[in-house]
This record gives sequence, structure tokens and C-alpha cells, in this order.
Amino acid sequence: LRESSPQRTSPAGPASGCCSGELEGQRCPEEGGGGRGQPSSCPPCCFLLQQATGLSSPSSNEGKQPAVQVPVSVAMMSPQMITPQQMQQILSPPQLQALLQQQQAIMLQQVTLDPAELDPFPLEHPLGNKQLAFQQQLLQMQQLQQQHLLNLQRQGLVSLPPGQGTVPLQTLPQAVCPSDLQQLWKEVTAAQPVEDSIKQEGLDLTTNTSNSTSFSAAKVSPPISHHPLPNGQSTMHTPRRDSSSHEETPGSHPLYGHGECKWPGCETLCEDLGQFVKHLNTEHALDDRSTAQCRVQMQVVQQLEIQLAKESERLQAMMAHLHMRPSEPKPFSQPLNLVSSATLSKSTSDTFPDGLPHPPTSATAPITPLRQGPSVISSSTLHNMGPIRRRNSEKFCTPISSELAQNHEFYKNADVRPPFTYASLIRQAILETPDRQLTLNEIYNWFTRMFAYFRRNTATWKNAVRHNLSLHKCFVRVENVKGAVWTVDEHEYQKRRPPKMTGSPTLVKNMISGLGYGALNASYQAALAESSFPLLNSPTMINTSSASGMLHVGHDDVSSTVEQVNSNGSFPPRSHPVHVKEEPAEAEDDSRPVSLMATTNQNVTIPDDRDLEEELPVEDLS
DNA sequence: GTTATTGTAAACAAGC
DNA sequence: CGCTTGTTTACAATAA
Repeated sequence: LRESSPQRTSPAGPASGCCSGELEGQRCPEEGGGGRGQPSSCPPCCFLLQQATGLSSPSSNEGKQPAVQVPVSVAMMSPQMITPQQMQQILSPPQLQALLQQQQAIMLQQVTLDPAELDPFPLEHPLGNKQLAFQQQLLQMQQLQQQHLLNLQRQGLVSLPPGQGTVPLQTLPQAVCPSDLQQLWKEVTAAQPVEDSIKQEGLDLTTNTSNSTSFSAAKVSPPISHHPLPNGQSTMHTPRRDSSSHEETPGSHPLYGHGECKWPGCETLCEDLGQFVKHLNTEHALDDRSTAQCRVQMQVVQQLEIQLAKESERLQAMMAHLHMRPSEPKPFSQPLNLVSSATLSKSTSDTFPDGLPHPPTSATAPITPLRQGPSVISSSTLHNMGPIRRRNSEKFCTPISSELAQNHEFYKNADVRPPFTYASLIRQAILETPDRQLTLNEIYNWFTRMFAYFRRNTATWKNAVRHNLSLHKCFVRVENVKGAVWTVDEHEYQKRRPPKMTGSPTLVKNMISGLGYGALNASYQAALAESSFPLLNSPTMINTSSASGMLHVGHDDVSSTVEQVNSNGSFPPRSHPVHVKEEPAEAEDDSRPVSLMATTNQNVTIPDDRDLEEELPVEDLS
């Protein structure tokens, strides 16, 4: 019966027309154009999927595979034959993990130890393509592995702190040094090994860099790639503005410098710009070779961005440790438009008419889900790509507070629906405040502040918020002197929650079979902590879970940990459930100075949070 | 198949 | 009158 109605039936007659249009745009990222229940049509998840499959064009590598002495495995098969998701279904998590690691190690060995691969003249070397295949396979394997880790997180079994996800990928720049990359370029230039893959994936670079920079998403899900955020941003990060600004400069070209072509692997000498342009149009025209080179460059950029994100995080941790304030903004990894959630939540918790922060303005900050997303977000985020109903709601070991602590920057920037129920989010918003109470408008502000997703379609989700507030007994409306505030009856909230893992032997058993004890222990403790403590999880819990033996956790999780310290440490949880605020606490902006350091870096780039308190240009959808 | 949960839409009322 | 806030109902989708 459900299949018979391709569209979501709306009971309302006349209103459904206009709303459906808006709704369509809203749900497009989740349901895609292929209809409900088709994961392949969900752009974000497919993006990750394609990261693991399409980037390296395994089909083309398949033909070159005999040159590589890699054991036959499903991982090396064409994605047309077995997708990573299918592979994950076929293999158990430890099997998959081991498989990926094994193949990664083998390929690394091949790439790094084979002297022939270091041939400085790869143009004539028959193994050039092989190395390209290696590196692409490496990328694929690492992305697969990363996705697998995310999958583990989605199951709530692994607590992946920020930066952790980048660790496997970071081995790549070490294995593929810049010289290798240059060599790689020459190889691509010499041959056209990825010709098939390009045709296969339909990479279209005709629209210049805008498409090329977001090709990963474009080839997977044109809707989302062409679906700008309200502020005009693309959901994918686009360094286009940089290049375009270069191109607008007369007499210069981003690919031309010091009298030579800076096209990767080219270095052709050009006397002047005109000659260079001619050279560019002739030697680097739109063809398979150029697109292949562009693809490789994308991968390089992606790797560097991941590296940058990690290094930035490390810098923040270092500066936090040294009690320093970052001396300079981070224009790349830290969009200027972002606001410290903790700081803003403090400053806006009670004092209106502030509250609504600016949405990221396209003029100043390209959104960077790629940069922060894959390396930071836990895989529960991936739920948004699936059916709408797949909300986390903290049922399985993924505490919303820790999830948000780890990924709040991602949610703040990426137009991705948070995998939590409205009730969970509302509760989180309320509990984040020192008084454990918020007005409705403040809850709205929290939503828009914390999630880019909620910066549009305000009518829809605000209605849902109000609906949830009224519907759930756990939300208690308390009349205040200045109006009404909403509080959380934690007892009621806990009551409505389903049983935890402790009461689900089957789940525990599955987890034991699927993961090591460490992860189980971590998630178990996390679930216990989440269920036991009504308020935010303690950093101890986070550290404990992070210290699981399965995944290494270094100091990279300091940001999330410190942030939780801020959330809890500065404002110890109150034992009494509700404390009706009698008057607004307006002078709390500086009550948590550490938060400026502890939350992510963009805080420091914001001179004043109140600058972001204008009304959002929401409902931009036409 | 049933039930509970959740999201969405909408009607409605009260207050400002 | 318009907006916000709050309540309620209805329905669909999903998971248990």
C-alpha cells in the first residue's frame, strides 16, 4: 500500500500543495529523488559511500589489478559487484576491519618498498599506472575503513573522538610524499589510466571548478550538490571562491606563476600569461586526462584538508593546554561565521532579543562538512541520510551530549539533520543552560545555533518543537515572572526511554560478537552513564569510553573532552530538577572564559557573539 | 499485525 | 490584525 503512493500523502488538501514544494526541498537530502527507502538516493551517505568506492575508480583498477599481488578479496572487487555496504553486510565488523587493514598494509608495502615505484621517470615506466592504482586503492581502503569506523560508531559501540577518524588517513600523506604526488601527476599525464573511471562516473568538469570541487557529491547526488544552503553555500566545501578571486585578478592566473604552468605535473615554461592561456587551453583542455588529474588533485586537497583539520585541532589543544588564546584566526578550517555554542548559549540564554545567530554567510565562509565531517562526526550522523524516522534518540549508546560535543561543529556547519529526536534535542538544549530552563524562543535559538539544518524550514521544526514540548510529559512548563520557561523532568524523560543495553542481552551478545571487549565496555559505560546521569556526561565517561582498546585515542579528543568539561565543570549539575529562574542572568557571558578556548577554534575568530544576533533570513526556499 | 514512538501538518485559542 | 506561544488532533512512517 505504501509503495502505491510514491509521494508522502498529505492529509491536508490545499495546504499540501505549497508545503509539499517546500517539503520536497527539505527532504530532498534525506529521501532523494528515488523515493523513500532507497539509501542510494541519500546524498550524504552516498557521498561517503562513493568516497569509498568511486573516487578511486576501482573498476578501472580492476584491470590493472594483476600487477598488484594483493589477495583476492571482496574489497578489491568492483563496487558494481559489491558495494562497501554490501561488504559490510557480508563481513562482520572485525573481519572487515582486519581485511581493510591487511590490504592497506599490503598496498602500503607495495607502494613504499618497491624501488621501481620510485622511478623518477614514471612517464616511461610501465608501473606508473600501478602506483596510481595503489594510491587510489589506498584511498579507497582508508575511506572504507573510515566508513567502517563510522559504522561502528553508528552502532554506538565505538566512541570516536574528533580527529580519530583521520588517523588512518593520515598515514597516506606519509606514504605518498609530495614527490610521489608529483610523480603521480606525471603518470596521469603520461597515460590515461582512469579514463574508464571518469566515463563511468560521469564526471563532468565542463562547469569549471565549481563542479570539480564538489564532484564527490555531484556524482552521487546532484540534488544536494546543487542545493545551496539558505545563505547560498553549497553543502560541499568549495575553494572555488579562492580560485575565482585569483582568476579575476588581471594579469595573473592561479595556475600560472614564475613563468611556468603550475598545472600539476606540467611545469611548462610560458613567457607571458597569454602564452600560458594558450598552453592551458591546448595542453590542459577538458579531456579525460585533465579530468583525471583534477580528480587526483581533489584527493590531494581532501587529504590535506583532513590533515589541516587535525593539525588545527592539535594546535587548539596545545594552546588550550598552555592557556593561550589563538593569536590569529584560522581562515580555512574555521569559518568566521561560526559561533561558540557554549559562549552563545551563555550569552543568549536569557537575554533577548539576541539569540538567533547569523547563518553562515556565503560571502565569508564556505561550509566545510568534508573537512570536519568525516573526521569528526560519528556515524550516527549518517542516519540522516536514511529514512527520516531513523533518529538516534539515544536509544543505543550514543549519548546526544557526547555526540554533539564531538560533532557540534559539523552540525553547526553542515546542513545535515542531527540524528536525534526533537525531544532529545530540546532536552539537551535545556540541560545545557545553567538554570535548566529555556523559553521557547531560546530553544529555537539553540536549534538554529547548533544546527545548520534548523536554519531553514523554521515553520516545520518549530512547530515540531512546540508539539514535542506540549506532548511529552517530560517537558514541564513553568510560569515565570517574565513569562514561561520550559524545564525537563528528568524522571519523566528517563521513564519514556526504552530499556538500555543492560536489559537487552541480545544486543549485548551481538556487540560482543561484533567487537572487542573494549568497545563494548566503552559503549556500555557510555550507556550507563547516559542513563544514570540526567545531565551531561562527564568527561570521565568520555575518556573512559575513548580509552577502549579497540581504537586508539590520543590527545586528539581534547576538544570534545574539554568542551564537556566546560559544560559540566563550569556549571556543576544541580541536584534539584527544576529551579525556576526568577530573573534573567544577564552577566554570564564571561562566566566561562575557558569556553573560548575549549570549544572549537572559530570562537576566537568571533570578536563578539552579539554581532550574530540578527534575525535569520530563514524560509529562503522559494 | 499490533503497539509505541516520532515527525509533520494543521486547527485552534490565548495573549501581546 | 499579525505574531508568538501553547495545546490538541490527525496521519504517516518506522521500529520494536
